[in-house]
Amino acid sequence: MITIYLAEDQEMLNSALSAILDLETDFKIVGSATDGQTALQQIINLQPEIAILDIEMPKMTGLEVAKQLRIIDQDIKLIILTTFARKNYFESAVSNRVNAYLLKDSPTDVLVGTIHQILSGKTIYDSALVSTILSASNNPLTKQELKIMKEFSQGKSTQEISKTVFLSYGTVRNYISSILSKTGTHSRIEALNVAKKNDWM
Amino acid sequence: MITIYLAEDQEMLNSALSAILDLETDFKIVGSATDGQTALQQIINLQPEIAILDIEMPKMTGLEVAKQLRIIDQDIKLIILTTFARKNYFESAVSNRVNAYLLKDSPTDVLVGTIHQILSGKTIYDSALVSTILSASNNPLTKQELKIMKEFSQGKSTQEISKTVFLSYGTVRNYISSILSKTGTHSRIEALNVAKKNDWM
DNA sequence: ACTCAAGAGTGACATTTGTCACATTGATAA
DNA sequence: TTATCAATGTGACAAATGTCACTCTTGAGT
Repeated sequence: MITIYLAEDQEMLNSALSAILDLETDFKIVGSATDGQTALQQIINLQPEIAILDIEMPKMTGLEVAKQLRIIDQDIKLIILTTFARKNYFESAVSNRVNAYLLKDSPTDVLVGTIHQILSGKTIYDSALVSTILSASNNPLTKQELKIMKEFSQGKSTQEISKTVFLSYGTVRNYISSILSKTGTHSRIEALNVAKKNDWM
Repeated sequence: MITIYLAEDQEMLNSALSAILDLETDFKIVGSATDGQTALQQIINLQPEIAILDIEMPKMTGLEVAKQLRIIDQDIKLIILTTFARKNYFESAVSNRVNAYLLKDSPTDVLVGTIHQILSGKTIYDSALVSTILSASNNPLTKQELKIMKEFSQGKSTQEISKTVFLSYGTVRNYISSILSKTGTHSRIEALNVAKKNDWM
């Protein structure tokens, strides 16, 4: 019997998946949670063979849970199950050595198939995800530029930004000018839109 | 046997729910789709007693599907099933006389229960939703202000906005000034953040 | 050793933005 | 029947923003 733990904050999907997986003759759902913290604790206690983790959950993301679990348990099989084909998420997942990264845009039988596959040692990345990642344009913004962009995305003025990042007023303006030129825009709002579209934030 | 159609664009939830509902002895899933257009056509053809509609779907939203269905069929029971407790969505749903509005933050047995309840003539609104709606602050922005806000949310300059909405440069600036004062902010980006937080867009 | 990018800065300039005061019109609520 | 509000507009002012040109330092790569 393959023991599985499910961490998914959307109740409807959580309860539906629990039921579906439990119907499989060789699967046993040993527990489920709707937030990351509870999930982490219970997985440590229950020691399932497989943990299915959503990324965006309250209290702790699935990626953080994965990271913590990998520290104390090298063998547990981890499946990230998320809506988002985001480069950042995927990179973090890979560096935490998850065994599979699936999108919720796949039907349940793909999930069932994946569970069997990773048990035989394979690593599965959703193909739709991989093509999205490959076609994603690379972030041309430097660390500082990104930092400053995050500041003005909150609506801060140049003055306020210069204070919170400890840079001169002029320097901040130069960075913003550079951001605008790299995004091919002429205003902060446009730049933010471009950054969001390309997942640079 | 109660015939049910399911329109839900997230494959994982779609397939999981189809399976779960079909397990109920008195339910029969007669079809499902992952976009609104297909859903509308098939519902018209298949004439199920109940249609479960997600809101955010490709091609046509669940709310639009509901509207079209109500025009040609007064009797079909409609259930809106969505992630979002948004006032706009809810108001639109009510005006299209849906029989239930559920959040995906409820477990599957609530959905099953709801189906039975609406068949006996009841109308069900998720309680979490209702309290969210009641506590939602009312949009203080006028139509014009909203229109102009949508323009500058795309990053347009005052000049560009004045051209696309056929208003003088000065008038647009007055509207923006008024938006800033109503949102209690001093910049467009801040105003946008406030509007997003309060669901005024 | 040389080049290049990132980081930090100054100064100057033209525009854009945000703010105010004020005015007219039409609809609507008290 | 007044107010009040939305919609529209002008003019003027101060501050913020975006752009350029230039400088300097440091670290990484060729």
